[in-house]
Amino acid sequence: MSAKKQGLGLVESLRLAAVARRFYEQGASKLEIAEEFGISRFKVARMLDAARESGVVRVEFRLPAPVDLVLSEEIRAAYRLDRVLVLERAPEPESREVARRKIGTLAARLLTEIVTTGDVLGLSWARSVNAMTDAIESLPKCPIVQLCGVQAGMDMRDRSVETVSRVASVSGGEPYPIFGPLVLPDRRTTETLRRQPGIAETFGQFKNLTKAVVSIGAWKPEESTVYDALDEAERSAIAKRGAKAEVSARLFDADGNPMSTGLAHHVLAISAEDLLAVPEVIALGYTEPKAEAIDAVLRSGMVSTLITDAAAAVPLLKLAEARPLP
Amino acid sequence: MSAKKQGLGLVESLRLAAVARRFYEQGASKLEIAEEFGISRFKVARMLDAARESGVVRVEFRLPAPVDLVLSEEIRAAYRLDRVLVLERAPEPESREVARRKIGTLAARLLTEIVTTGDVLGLSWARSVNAMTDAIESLPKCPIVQLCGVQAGMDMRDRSVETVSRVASVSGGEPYPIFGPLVLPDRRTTETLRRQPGIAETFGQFKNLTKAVVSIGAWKPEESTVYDALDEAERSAIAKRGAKAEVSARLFDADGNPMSTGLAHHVLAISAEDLLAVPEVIALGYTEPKAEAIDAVLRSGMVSTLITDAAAAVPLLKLAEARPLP
DNA sequence: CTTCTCTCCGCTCAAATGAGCGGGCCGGGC
DNA sequence: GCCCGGCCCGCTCATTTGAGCGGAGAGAAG
Repeated sequence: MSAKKQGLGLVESLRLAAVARRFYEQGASKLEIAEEFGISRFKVARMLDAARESGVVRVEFRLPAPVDLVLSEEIRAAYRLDRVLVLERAPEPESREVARRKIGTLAARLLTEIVTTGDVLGLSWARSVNAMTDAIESLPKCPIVQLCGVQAGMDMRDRSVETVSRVASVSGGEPYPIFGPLVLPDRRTTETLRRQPGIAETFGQFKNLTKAVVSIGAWKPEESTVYDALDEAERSAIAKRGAKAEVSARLFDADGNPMSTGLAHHVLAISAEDLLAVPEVIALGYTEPKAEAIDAVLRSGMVSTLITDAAAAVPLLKLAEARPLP
Repeated sequence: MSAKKQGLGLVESLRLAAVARRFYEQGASKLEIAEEFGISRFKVARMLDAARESGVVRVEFRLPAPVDLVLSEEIRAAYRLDRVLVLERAPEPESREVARRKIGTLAARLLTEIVTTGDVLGLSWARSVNAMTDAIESLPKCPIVQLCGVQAGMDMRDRSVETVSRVASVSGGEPYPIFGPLVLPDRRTTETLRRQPGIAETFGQFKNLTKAVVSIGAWKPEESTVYDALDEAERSAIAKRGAKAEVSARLFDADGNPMSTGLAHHVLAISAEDLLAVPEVIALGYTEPKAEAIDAVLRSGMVSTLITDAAAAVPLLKLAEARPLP
């Protein structure tokens, strides 16, 4: 195929462009164009093909956000999701914080658009979700439910603990916060806390959730707040059982099956079951090391919308191709 | 119409883009897309319209030369020419010399493409035509015929007098030069020169011409080499008779009618009649002051291809609209 | 609560279109 | 010279598509 731009020559390019403009910009029918130019309609069709193949006409997509359309569509199709937003690869390598802010902004825009009055919105407590809440500028009035406790010691410079209240104040809806740690030392403490008035009320909302925003963690150091919060013994025990991903302190294996481990009993968080029942789950997961975890979570069928970056999307697609969904 | 890019929102834009990509890039039929997305084919059609109207998809034309497609097409249609090449307006205002070089380059590329062995190519002697010859890098073998004498005193820094020989040497064809001035003092001298062996031979080729490149001059100071070469009395006499344009020392009135004036008898140049009989005449005329002259020449029906610049094209279009061709 | 209007949707039918086919033209090899 | 293969063209027929229409649903006005 030597049909590069110049392969056609100036004269022919002009002719193609004239026809293409008539067709694409002015919406003329091929028959009409054929009559005007005194050629057959078949010739017009061939010219239009040639124009596109040779690059004389280009179709360009201009999204109102820096989203990689091709990757997004491929992942959406591969995992049969409702929506996928892949953040375009930045021209320069960028820090994790910058990437997180971009992902957060993208998620915030999406959320602002799809949430309506009547929704009950759940927010997982995670860095990327917090980045999203920072970027939310408006939101229809609806209850905001915290899906899991707060991981102390993470980075508390921002007002992360108040995330839910902040979003609720933007929205004008009722906040359901969880003032308590995500990971607790033992089952008893956990049970006790769950019965605390405020916390119990929040847990009571889990069945009503219509939308939720969660973050996907990989079962690796630095890639999951829960992983980082556990001691070495429990981390590796869980890893040995094949945990690949963590969402709101709930674990998934490589096939996306929810796992029941001891961890389940000493965290303050929505259950995997409740999470799976939420009609619209927006999952945030980005950077290359998370690809495997994202793959796992997508296979669970829990996620309806994925927001990721190109760095994660490329290996993710390979994983999807390697093990296509049945 | 408030349907600007953002008027649609991110979610809808993504959806439109996904459909549009499937249609424009992958060439899927609307029916097929409709089935995939679970919508009606009418919806797909409406979405594609919306995508184009909202600017989510843009069609872009990439010509292998800096040609303004819209102006070119409009002028082509208005004057019913075969081809029009309007040089794009430069981002910065540029000198006449730079513009001339660009026009020349454009003309050279066109000529290289459309000339074939078997053609007999005529070249008028003019600054822009010389600029073209400078830019010609290759040309099929064909006779090169000089259409008019050389205007001494113009700018002779380059090897303009040898233009025809140079082109002929690139082409490998026979040169038919005119070694003689364009404007002569009287009829007798002119007749004598025309009978000179070399010149007579060249004049003999005029009937065989299949293609010619000429420059359009306006009957104003600095806008025509012939105008500049005459004395004030003759200039104004001709102007009073309504001359608007000059091509190869032949004059045209505002309606494009060839004029017979005394000038005709003391120039060494192809006759208007012979020029009108050439099947393909490429006319070069640029800069705003020439618009009226270009209009006049195009009305003569002599020109098949016009090469101009945006500065001339815009007022030219106004002239075409003011007096549409019958 | 009713009614009106506006918008969105998908239907019908006629027109536009694409896939595939065979004929004619051109250049190269025998 | 003559044949052959490749290429470009425009035909037929089945499929796709667009224009215009009427119905359904939402929201506003009465």
